[in-house]
Amino acid sequence: VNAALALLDEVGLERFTMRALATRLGTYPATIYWHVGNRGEVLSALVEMVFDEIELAAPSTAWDEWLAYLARSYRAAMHRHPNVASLVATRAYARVTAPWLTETILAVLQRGGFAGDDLATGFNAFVGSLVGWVGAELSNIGDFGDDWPATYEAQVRGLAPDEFPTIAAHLPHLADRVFSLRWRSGAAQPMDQSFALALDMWIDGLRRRSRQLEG
Amino acid sequence: VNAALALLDEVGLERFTMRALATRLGTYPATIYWHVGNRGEVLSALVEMVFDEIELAAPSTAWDEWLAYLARSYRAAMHRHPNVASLVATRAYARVTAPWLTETILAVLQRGGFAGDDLATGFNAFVGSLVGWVGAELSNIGDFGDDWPATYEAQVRGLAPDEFPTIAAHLPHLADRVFSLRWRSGAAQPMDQSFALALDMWIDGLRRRSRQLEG
DNA sequence: ACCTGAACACCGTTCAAGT
DNA sequence: ACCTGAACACCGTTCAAGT
Repeated sequence: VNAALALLDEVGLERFTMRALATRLGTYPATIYWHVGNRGEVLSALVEMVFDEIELAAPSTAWDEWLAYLARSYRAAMHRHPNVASLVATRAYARVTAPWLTETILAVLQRGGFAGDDLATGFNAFVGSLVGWVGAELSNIGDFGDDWPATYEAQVRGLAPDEFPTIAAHLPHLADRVFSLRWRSGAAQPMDQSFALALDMWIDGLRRRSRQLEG
Repeated sequence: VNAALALLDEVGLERFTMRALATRLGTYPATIYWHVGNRGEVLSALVEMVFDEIELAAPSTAWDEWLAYLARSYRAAMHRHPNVASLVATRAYARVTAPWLTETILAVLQRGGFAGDDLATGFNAFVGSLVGWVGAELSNIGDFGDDWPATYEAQVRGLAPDEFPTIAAHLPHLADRVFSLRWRSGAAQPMDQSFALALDMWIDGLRRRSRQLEG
């Protein structure tokens, strides 16, 4: 699994190959199949390993701060393994992954007053935003050849100012900095400020809901 | 491109094949390459086509309501084409995609008082949450064989109550309903309530930030 | 200009055969 | 029990040859 994670970090999901993993381990593809099953199982195991890297705040931490801390360390772990982020965001796993983490998040939300359907709803709103946002930030860029960044940049800078006035007026703030106008992934160009705002939105939203539930 | 979208809707990204597309069109793979370039170009064109389906609110609509409307119609379009959602969320495109939509969202945020770096930050926080969340909701489930849902369900229901007390206590609200404890994708089991809460969190967060910027 | 047919260099996965 | 080697049924992409 260590070798698999190292391979994924180096070559990306598209070139993460059972054959490449086998040669890296000095064996043959069929050997991996004998030991772990198929490609999906390998990826699941690797995701679980990265989840183990996520640092958690002390259990005594206030529930909202605990969740904010989790979000930041989740993002940090994914920035260490950018190719894992989109895997978590958009693929299901062969097995139930990191149930202890799910359990802990749910327990913390419960401390915030969430229960029953509200617990499920709060969990989904928060976890989906976090996992989805980070997956989008670190989405794979540039399986399109070496000159792709340059041509993309040219397209962005070539957007006609009369057709796209707001883009044109704010171009220095937007080019390579916002979704759909950037040519580098969040691994190369982290969206720190945007994440800070997004996280603030999520946590404050949970706080408001918590007050509604308790009041 | 119509044929490509139909194929993706039917078979999913993994089995979306240039060869399958060619036979569906009654030609040969090389013909597609001659006309449109490579697989990435086809997928980009198809994403742009789905973006055209997104219904927008009237320009006179209040900026926050306009964004809420956009979020709901974005999600509706993705639910019509579930396999496109994760494509948008975690893959870059060959070309700049739907710049008119980016332009319009930025212009609306500007009406809310966002400018300069705050414009970029607000855009990323909102768009990343929306696109990421929907991508996670509709993430591919079940490339693991036909009996995968049943085994996954068994694993979820088999989580030991002493180790996972919160999960056990709320199982009816959680099983097949929350991220990482579900065995059906959002296409089969929409997370409507969770989306409503998440959207409320995002929009209210933008509103608060807007007041800070204007005050 | 556009299509056909074949080929290249790969994949995931399986399986008989070995030790 | 575990590994080797070969095979099956595919891929994306390219390219010479046709019309």
